[in-house]
Amino acid sequence: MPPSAAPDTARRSERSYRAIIDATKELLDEQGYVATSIDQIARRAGVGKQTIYRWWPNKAYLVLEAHAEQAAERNPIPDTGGLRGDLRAIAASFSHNLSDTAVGRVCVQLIGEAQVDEAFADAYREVFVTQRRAAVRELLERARGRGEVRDDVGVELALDFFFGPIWYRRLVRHAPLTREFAHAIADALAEAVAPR
Amino acid sequence: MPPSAAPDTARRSERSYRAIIDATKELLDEQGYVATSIDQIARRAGVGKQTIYRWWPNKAYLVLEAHAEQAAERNPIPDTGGLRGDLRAIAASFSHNLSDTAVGRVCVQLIGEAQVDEAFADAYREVFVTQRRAAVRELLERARGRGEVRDDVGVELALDFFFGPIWYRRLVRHAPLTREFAHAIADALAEAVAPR
Amino acid sequence: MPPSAAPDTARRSERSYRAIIDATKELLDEQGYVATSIDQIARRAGVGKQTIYRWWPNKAYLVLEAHAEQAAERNPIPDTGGLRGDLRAIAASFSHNLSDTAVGRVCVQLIGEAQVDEAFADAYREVFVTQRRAAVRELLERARGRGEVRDDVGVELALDFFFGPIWYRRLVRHAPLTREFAHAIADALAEAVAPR
Amino acid sequence: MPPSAAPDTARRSERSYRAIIDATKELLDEQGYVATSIDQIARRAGVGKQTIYRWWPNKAYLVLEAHAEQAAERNPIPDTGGLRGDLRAIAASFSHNLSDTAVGRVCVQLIGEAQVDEAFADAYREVFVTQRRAAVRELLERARGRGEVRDDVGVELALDFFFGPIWYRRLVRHAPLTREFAHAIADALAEAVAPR
DNA sequence: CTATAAGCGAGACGGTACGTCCCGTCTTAGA
DNA sequence: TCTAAGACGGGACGTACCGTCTCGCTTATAG
Repeated sequence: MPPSAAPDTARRSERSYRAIIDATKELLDEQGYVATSIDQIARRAGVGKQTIYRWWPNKAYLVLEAHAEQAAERNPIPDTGGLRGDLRAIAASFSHNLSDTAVGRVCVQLIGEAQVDEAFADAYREVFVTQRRAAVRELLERARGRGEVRDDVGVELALDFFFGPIWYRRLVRHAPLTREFAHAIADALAEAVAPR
Repeated sequence: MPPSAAPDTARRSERSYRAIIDATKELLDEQGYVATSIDQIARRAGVGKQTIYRWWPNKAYLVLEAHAEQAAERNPIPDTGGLRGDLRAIAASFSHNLSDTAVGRVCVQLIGEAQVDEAFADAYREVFVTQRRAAVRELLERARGRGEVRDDVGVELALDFFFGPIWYRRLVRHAPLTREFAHAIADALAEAVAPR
Repeated sequence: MPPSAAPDTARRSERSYRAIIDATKELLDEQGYVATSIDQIARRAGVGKQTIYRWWPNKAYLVLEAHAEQAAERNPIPDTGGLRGDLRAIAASFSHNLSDTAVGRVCVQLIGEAQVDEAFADAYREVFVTQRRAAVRELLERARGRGEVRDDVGVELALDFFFGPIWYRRLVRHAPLTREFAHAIADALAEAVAPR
Repeated sequence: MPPSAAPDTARRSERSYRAIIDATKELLDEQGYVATSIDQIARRAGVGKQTIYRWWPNKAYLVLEAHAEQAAERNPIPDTGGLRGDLRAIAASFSHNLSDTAVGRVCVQLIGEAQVDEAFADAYREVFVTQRRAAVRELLERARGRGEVRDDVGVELALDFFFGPIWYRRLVRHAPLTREFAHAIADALAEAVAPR
């Protein structure tokens, strides 16, 4: 993720950068997003506040970047031989990440900021949304090649059908985000796109 | 919605209550959730801050309650004669509400707080989720009576498929939440639950 | 002390009155003047706040009245036969009361209010100053009758010389208010007013 | 006066410091101690509240420091050639300061706080008591050198006799603090310490 | 012997000030 | 020249009291 609008990133002190990122992750782990302040991060990192504000516009961007690499850690696109299996695998892994990892916690805690800051929303999508959609898109295209997806199926719509329910359960928490649920989503989608 | 955890609501001054709720809605409309402070609300309402804190634990609860009645304003459950039409109607109305009304704006601005305060999440669901789900659930059951829904279809899962993509688009904003999209969701769901 | 400007004292509930006075003294003893609030007193006394405000204009007046009777508890005017002894006795008793009793503590804690509220200052003097001065005045007049006081001595000035240093030490606390100090004051005054 | 208990005073903004001190004096002059709030001072000074709380623990300390320099403005020790004249001069000047100047008003309005906060009482004495006593002490010693003070006279006791009545009248206000009164105190003390 | 007014408890109310926290910017001393 | 340290202006927060008010209930006189 690009540091928004910042000075020459080459001149940046690697040492401070690491310290900031690490402190951010530690503090988020310990006390969550809202309870963590820039002052705390600077103190923990042994860094001046200015050094933080030089590279990130505010806490949200910093937290996002701190977790971006883990979030991006490319979960390999599965290849089980069939669409249903592939979707099951990726649905399960995605909902696990969203529910049970630090990255997932950060993802939902940042959703509020994304409602309020349009530029941040872009960066947020880049980290948490775009890549995952691309993976599933690829997977669907591959399946279409194998004749498992009807020609008249809109892929973007299919992606919304795939990710929507998972995000919905995670954010609204009206019901638990289980592996069974992930599989059910995958199964339903595979069937819905299949040729009759 | 019950006033969370508060003293005897019978002794509450109706006059102040109305003034607070109204001021809250006005200010949210004028400047959005984050820019609105409890001090401002109190001043606008001509009320002591303590009177607000007596009845609501914080801004989020107050804002939620201020919009609860509009949110609850029961959109009549449509009856077009067929499941597809019913779903289309309700999907369109729901995504319109979420996208283009003050209540919808509040709904997404409060989602962040719901990630952080479990009790608030409960209240939030009560206002923005439960009733809508109930409406669609009823609609699906009715359709099942007419033979438009297969017996093996899980209704809760169907509800997640219906609402998930709409919330997803609204919160993540990777694509616009159009009437066409709403109809596409409705159509896809109607078809997916239909007997083969 | 008259309750300033208040309704018919005859209709006052003796029970509540006692409870208020007692609660006031207890709380002052436990936590001092500033930390004690009218709300606390009302709660402790099992009394409505209005009942307090009906009879006293504010905390200072209430506290003053609560301690007035002890303050007034007429320390008998000593009669040792000589002026020096009489002054010693009264100086010692006065500085002891001021330093080491609950009434003394209240007396100094109320001095601030007396700087700010003129009417209160009057009441304050009535309780803590006037009677004591009268006692010493009487004592000096008696001594004058015995020829122990020169005719040209101004009695009011003598009283200021007598009480001034004691109040001064108590309020400024640059040095402890000991019995020796009290005696030294008495001795010096006795000598200063004595015929040459 | 040391800034009580505060961070490195060297890093303090001289500009803000002056603005705070000046605003404090202005507001005290305009509306008195109790009516003046920290918020007002901060606003008038164009300063954040935190900047005040960083350097002073509360209003009392700030007000004290704001007036410390005037209070300390060394009134030159008079030298009229005789003890009586010197004491008259200093008594008159002191009681004038206490009665008729802004510093005097502050002095009595802070006396309440000094009854309640021991550390503050120390600072208070430093500003309002210690120097004045030192001046009169010096004056008495000088007079002793000239043979105007008996050897067996305790100087500290004499100081209490000198200042006590003046403070007493000022704080209790049972009688006005006139120049005549000041002179009478001076005369009486001069005579009392004189050799027989 | 009622009725009617007062006092009463409880506590909500409009208001003010408090002292803390955090934001994002600015200043400074030293490496 | 950059950086840690942290002071700065600003402003929201949530709490504590103030003194007034409203509400039913109790009580004690006055008709």
